[in-house]
Amino acid sequence: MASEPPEHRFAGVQQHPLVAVDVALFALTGGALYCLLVQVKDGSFAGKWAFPGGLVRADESLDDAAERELFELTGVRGGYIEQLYTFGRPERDPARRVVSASYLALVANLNLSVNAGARYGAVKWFAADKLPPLAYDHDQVGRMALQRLRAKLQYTNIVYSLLPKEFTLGELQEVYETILHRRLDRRNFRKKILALGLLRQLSKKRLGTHRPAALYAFKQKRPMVIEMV
Amino acid sequence: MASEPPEHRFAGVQQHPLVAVDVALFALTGGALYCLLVQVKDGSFAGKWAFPGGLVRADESLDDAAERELFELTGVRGGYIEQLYTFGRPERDPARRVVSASYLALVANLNLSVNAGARYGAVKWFAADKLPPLAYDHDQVGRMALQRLRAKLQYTNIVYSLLPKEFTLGELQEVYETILHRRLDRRNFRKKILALGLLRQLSKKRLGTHRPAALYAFKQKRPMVIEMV
DNA sequence: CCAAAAGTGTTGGTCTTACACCCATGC
DNA sequence: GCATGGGTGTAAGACCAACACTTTTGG
Repeated sequence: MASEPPEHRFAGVQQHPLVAVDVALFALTGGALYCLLVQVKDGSFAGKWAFPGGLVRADESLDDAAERELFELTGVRGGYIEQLYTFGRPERDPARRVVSASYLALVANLNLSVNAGARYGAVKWFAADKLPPLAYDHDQVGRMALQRLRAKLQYTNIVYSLLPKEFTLGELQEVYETILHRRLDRRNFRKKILALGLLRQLSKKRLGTHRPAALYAFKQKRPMVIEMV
Repeated sequence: MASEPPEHRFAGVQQHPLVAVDVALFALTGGALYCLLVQVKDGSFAGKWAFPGGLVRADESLDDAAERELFELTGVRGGYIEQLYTFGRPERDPARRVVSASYLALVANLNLSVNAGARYGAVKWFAADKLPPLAYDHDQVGRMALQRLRAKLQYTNIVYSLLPKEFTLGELQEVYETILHRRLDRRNFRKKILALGLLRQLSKKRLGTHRPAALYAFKQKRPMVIEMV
């Protein structure tokens, strides 16, 4: 057997696909779930909406790239972000082969000062259950992101990333009802959530239109797997 | 604002990472879970064990590449395979930047005629809970694969891919006990599994060393999410 | 005083767990 | 006849789902 060059691991010819990340960012407001989309400027998908994203740079990891893309567009750093799935069909971008790792990101409020900058035609929040047809294979990204979000809401504590520091139990419950598309019994919900011991009751109250509600905060804002609902 | 070239989506300079897939293949025998590793031939990890894998070709998707790699090494096609996670730290392979999508694959029996061919120094099954230190970031791949396998065994029916066409309830239970590292009550297990209605009892019996056991088969060999244990 | 959301326990049903003995076969 | 895994039911406890009235505030 002939000796092999040290590069044999890379021996297969490859028209080096580009490597990109795409970020599906979600936020809640007014009892509805929203998703941030950008308008593609050029190419065969010009004018279509898509998840924001871009190429991974030479010196950064996929995670770094996703966080950077999110930061550049929204100014948000340090929120919840996790890798979702990697898409690599050769024809997913007709212009050039691009393999793209998609990410799921969550923020507590959608009043971000997003600006399209030079890269995108526009940036806009869309109701997550009524996304327009998307560019590339981003319809699939959107479906997977929602599915992952729903699943993880139930068996992890990541809901903390969708809420402000202080919130009422009613607001917490509303997050679940909105995303899971089902009504929860208030008494059972409170019992269950409080029994988990993840919340700390604050002495303050949320003064509002009616009876003041006790405010709570998460003791820990760190992903944990735990049966929430 | 200056007009942009149509390639603006690829404007970030990128020293085109290579795109690869790695496959963590598992199989059961004799009440233990095994995992197929190959020995790296060259480079700074020469001699180390790793999951088999290789570059994605120009005309194939990531899934295709993973299935091809698995087939080339083992002759197995059409078993269970799913994408696990994509690793992309710039320094994960010191020789060259490689972004690698890892896959989890399952086969029913480990008596495969694997041959190292020219690419690998050796190919060998290792007990899944005692893997040697692996090359690249494959330790992490191994941990994630096991974790995913354990999780999916519980909330999907993929156990079908680890069993032959016909099996006894005792063998099915053994699969769960082996992978989940816990003993299950035989009566409760049978009750639960049969109540799910996924199995079809065959008229045949497994004749063996002692009392013959009824043979069962899965009605459907297709991934479904369902609470199994 | 009215509207609106907050807060609070109990009960019945379902699901889960624990547990022990007889059976059919090969040797 | 004995060793080995196959096959079976029941009872107690844990968990989950359903359900209605009172409280507190703002207007």
